[in-house]
Amino acid sequence: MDSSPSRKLGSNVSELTQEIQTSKRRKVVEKTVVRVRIGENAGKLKNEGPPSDFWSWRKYGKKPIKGSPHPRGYYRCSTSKGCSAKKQVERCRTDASVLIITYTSNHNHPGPDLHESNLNQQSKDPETPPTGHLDLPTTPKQEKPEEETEEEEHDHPIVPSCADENVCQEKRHDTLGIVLDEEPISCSRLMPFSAPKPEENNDFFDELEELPHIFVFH
DNA sequence: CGCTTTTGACCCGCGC
DNA sequence: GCGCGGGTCAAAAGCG
Repeated sequence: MDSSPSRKLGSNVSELTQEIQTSKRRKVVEKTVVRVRIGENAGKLKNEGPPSDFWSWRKYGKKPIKGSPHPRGYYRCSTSKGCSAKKQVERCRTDASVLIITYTSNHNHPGPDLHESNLNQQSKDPETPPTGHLDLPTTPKQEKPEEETEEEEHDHPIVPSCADENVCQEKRHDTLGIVLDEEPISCSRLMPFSAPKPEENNDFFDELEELPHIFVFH
């Protein structure tokens, strides 16, 4: 996880938030919420899909979410077997053009093609920080969120811009009460790209504890 | 042949 | 204590 949010996607990145949250199963989990506005690309690209990270994600579940017309997809990092990194991909309740990606846990292994990707990407996109881009259809299949794409096609209402704003605000409340529209935060600390060390996970938790203040500026 | 996706069922935590 | 909702697992099928 963590690597993708860090990258800047030009106009596509809408927000990224990191927080400690309670989840049903685990008491406290670190979650990085990335809001990606796929906008026009969404419709054009066959599958805008979740942002492509360097990691390979394997879908292991999908569930309809209560208040959301769109199902949520559950992905797990398949780059490394022992990797516990996960991510949830869902569409914004009212704005299908906004993808909400929640990264959970941390990669416990170095990125597979991290270097190459970075190099390539950087060479291509000077603007792109060491991570890559989101909705570019350059990555393999694992990034395509088949499910969402199909579903919204028939059920997502095109919300007016005003509604969109509401959505955004709603989302802000859902996440951390903050939103960084179009603003790629310096998340270097937020996302330890690849946690090379086993103990990194713990460190990451520690870091999370001080994360909130990073976003207090809203 | 191996990997990924799909789908249903099951399990667990939380709220009432 | 019960019900609801979310998250994960496991088996089957499809694809490269």
